[in-house]
Amino acid sequence: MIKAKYRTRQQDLLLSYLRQTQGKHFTAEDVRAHFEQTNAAIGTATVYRNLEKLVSEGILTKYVIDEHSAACFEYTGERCCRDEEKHFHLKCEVCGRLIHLECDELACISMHLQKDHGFTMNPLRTVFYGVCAECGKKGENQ
Amino acid sequence: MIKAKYRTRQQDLLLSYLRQTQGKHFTAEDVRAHFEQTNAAIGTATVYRNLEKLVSEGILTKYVIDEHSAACFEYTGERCCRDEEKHFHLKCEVCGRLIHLECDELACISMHLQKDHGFTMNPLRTVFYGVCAECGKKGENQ
DNA sequence: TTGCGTGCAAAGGTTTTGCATGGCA
DNA sequence: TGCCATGCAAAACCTTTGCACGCAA
Repeated sequence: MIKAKYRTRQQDLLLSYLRQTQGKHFTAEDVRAHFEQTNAAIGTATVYRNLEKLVSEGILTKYVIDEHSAACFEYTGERCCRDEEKHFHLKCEVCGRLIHLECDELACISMHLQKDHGFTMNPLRTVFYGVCAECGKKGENQ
Repeated sequence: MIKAKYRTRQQDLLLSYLRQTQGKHFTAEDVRAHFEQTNAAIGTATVYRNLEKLVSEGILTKYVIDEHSAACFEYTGERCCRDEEKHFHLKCEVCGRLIHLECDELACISMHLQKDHGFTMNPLRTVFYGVCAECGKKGENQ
């Protein structure tokens, strides 16, 4: 989109694979490993370079969950604007799950931050940390 | 608190220094460098081990801002519970600043997440990404 | 033919780990 | 004295970079 002088086999493979992952998150290593299994392996550096490019084009979104694990990406390119505003991520500090959440009410947060604090929130990148429902229950029982 | 069989010079030095940082954030390297300047240097591994221990004891809070930079810590041990619930962090994606924010209204987020989604949010660790007021203005002018 | 994109290997930075030593109780 | 905590150096980990080659246009 921004600039892609040459279109390559790897770029096409990546994009068509990433489209299929819609709604799921993945790491650079996940992607690399996927193509290694196929007989169309893509080099590590190429995977990183292309993922980063797609992020800057707005096709992927990148999350940094915690520093002990690799960065997470998610295909968000073809999602419409309204959806973006109510799409959030919750990260459970106990079981480690990254939970997707669609919630209108949470969208008011961005409005509040904008109005009262002049801060334009990026819901795509923001991650709420805490304890998920399941782990919360387990904790009570113990 | 959890377990500290032996109390060492390094532990005391660290804790008394960290108490002074209240309200500011710092990296493991910041801490190590500080003591290197002093004539009471503390080994890198020891700094990391103790910071991690203090995090698990709830005295420090650890933020992962982005994967290209080191993890940030903040001394939050002696803050009272009410304050914790309305203390948030905003990270500007443009200028990179990490902004501290005390806001009652934002606290309702945790309640909403708890009630409607069973998710117990940890405000101390949650970071809102977006564009700060200043960078927002600059962006408009361009 | 031109020069961008790729792939390999090496480097980069942060954090962790193994192991011998030091020091608290 | 017993054994945890420390410190050094090396390793681990994810990611980026240098450079030569391949391939799109």
